[in-house]
Amino acid sequence: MVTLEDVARQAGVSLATASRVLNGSTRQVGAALRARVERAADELGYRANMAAQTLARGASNVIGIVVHDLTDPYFAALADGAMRAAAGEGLLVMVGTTHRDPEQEIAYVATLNAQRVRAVLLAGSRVDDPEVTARLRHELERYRASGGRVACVGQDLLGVDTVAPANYEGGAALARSLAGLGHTRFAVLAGPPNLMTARDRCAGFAAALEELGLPEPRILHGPFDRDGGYAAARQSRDATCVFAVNDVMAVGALAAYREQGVRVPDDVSVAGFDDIVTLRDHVPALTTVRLPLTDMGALALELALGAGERAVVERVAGEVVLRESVRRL
Amino acid sequence: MVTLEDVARQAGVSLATASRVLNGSTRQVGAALRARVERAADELGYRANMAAQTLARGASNVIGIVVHDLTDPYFAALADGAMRAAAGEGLLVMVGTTHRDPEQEIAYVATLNAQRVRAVLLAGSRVDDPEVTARLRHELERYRASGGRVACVGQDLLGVDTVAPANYEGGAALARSLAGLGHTRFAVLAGPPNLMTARDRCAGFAAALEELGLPEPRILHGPFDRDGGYAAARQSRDATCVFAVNDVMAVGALAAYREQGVRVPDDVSVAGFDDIVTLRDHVPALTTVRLPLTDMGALALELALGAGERAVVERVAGEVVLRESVRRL
DNA sequence: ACCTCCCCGGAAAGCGGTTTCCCAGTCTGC
DNA sequence: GCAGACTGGGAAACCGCTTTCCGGGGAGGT
Repeated sequence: MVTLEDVARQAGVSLATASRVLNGSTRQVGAALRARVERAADELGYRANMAAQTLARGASNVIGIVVHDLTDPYFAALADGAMRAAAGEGLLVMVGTTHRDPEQEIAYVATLNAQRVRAVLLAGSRVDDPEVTARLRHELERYRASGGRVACVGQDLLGVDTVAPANYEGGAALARSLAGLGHTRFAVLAGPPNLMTARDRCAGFAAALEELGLPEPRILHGPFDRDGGYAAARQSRDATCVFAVNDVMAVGALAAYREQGVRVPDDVSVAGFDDIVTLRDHVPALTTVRLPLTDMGALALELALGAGERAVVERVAGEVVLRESVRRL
Repeated sequence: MVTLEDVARQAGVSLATASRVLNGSTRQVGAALRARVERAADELGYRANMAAQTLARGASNVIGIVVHDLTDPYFAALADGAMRAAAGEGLLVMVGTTHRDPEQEIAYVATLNAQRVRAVLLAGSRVDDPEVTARLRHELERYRASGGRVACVGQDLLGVDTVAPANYEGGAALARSLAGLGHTRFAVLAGPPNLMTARDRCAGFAAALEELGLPEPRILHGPFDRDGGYAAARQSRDATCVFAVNDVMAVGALAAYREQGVRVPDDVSVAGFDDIVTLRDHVPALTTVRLPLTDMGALALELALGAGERAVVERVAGEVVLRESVRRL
């Protein structure tokens, strides 16, 4: 393994000079020596040892991002946005997947702390469990105490920079749009009762309906994924319009209806939330609330890296997108 | 920032003892001291500095994985598999996305080398450009010379452990299945002419047709993504059956046909390759060649970490899955 | 000419761990 | 009762790089 010392020796200069030439510094180095060092480095195939650099500089050029599941296009889009932003800043990205296990999330924060990453991005809503949240918060504090920056998207952690999708407002806007098409009997495939994101979307939806004087929607709980939507859809029978609190669930619901011979949108209208790009060719095209996921990921990184006197909460609005999965009554 | 020295001082022991207690060692430490150290570490909130550890140990617990695009479910699945396997080994993962830029790929290898990651996984086929390939290979050699391990999946790099999907055979098997349904006039949405994966799938397909004495398929080149499939599909008019060399392209093709009022499978049959999970609810359900992507990702990690005397090529068979997007003629 | 200032090069002190080596004390076996 | 093996503890030498500090020499000012 070639070290800086090897390069310095080969070039006949000191370690300091070699370091200044190869790894940047405020100090100048004369053209002659500079050339000698560069040639030596090239000949030897020198690559700086980042571990040593990180140690010496006291700061790494790595950020961490923690998501539930990379194969979920929602998180993939978020991660992609954050990674593009990171690449723009010359940062490397360590990705951790928790598979929705809060313990894993805490463990990752600890690990990323140990790695002394510059920032940690936490993506994805979490379960509303005070004990677990407290432990996560404690771990984050520990990390921040040692100079780490944190931001989260779609989380619900006080005191942390946050990119907050307007879940409640999005749900409400969607409800108004659907009511505007003449729907009155609604069901909500509401996901897990204690998942904040799901709860907010559902609550906004219900509140808007109430405001319009419409009957309460039927709330059907279940998992937050495709199969959860699939299962919940089977119990939605009397509704003319079904709101799945995310697109992936909506796709599950569509599959369930298809199997049952229930036509969408003729027999029932279906709407989702997120506007997942991978699903844009789904048939029927899904009505949903568009979230700029890639931008949100990038924004989260910005927030984390930003000055950040006190915790900033950046609200991101969703936009209702009406497509063929709903019809006018 | 709490260091090991702080812990040692607080516990009233030497650095060596503290290290042995907290960060593992072959040596034993007496129960009394051990307890003191652990308590001190806990009170102080000590987290080992991985940069220092990596430097001292000369080996990191990080692997790198380089993909083209995380939002492409193909790569997401591969990455997910690799990350699960990595988590099982207690390894962290740095992910890099190249967005199909070979220069980026080379740059990432260099960066990951600098990070002294334990292994690098290269995912995704590359363009057949000798000059660029040579440079990548050179960078990989440099990395391996310093003890790094490399594996790739779906690549075409000699001398590197490889997880190789049976693209040619899969294409051929698919052709035989489709021919068995009575199709004779084929088109192939073949992707870029110099992309190895695309070429192999296409070649296998064409070869099988020739073997069966069927007319040559019409080869339509274009980008390897959804829009490439969409565009190419518009030129496939006389075929009764269209093979898109990956699922994402097939979805693009389906979208194009839908817009044109061409019914699938009544007017034209469509098949893809990969069997992307996110698309399983697509309508019509896509006939394809299933690849066990998650397992392939995990396998790649195993190969990279494995003993690896000489380069192993692990062939992974695809399985034809007939679904409603094709019909019997 | 003389002094100051600036510029560039090198020596060396860290950064936070791991691990080798040495040492004192305790167990064994005879 | 004593040599020899073993045990657990600590001092200190690294790991590879950054950066402070110091010094020598040339340029510029008076």
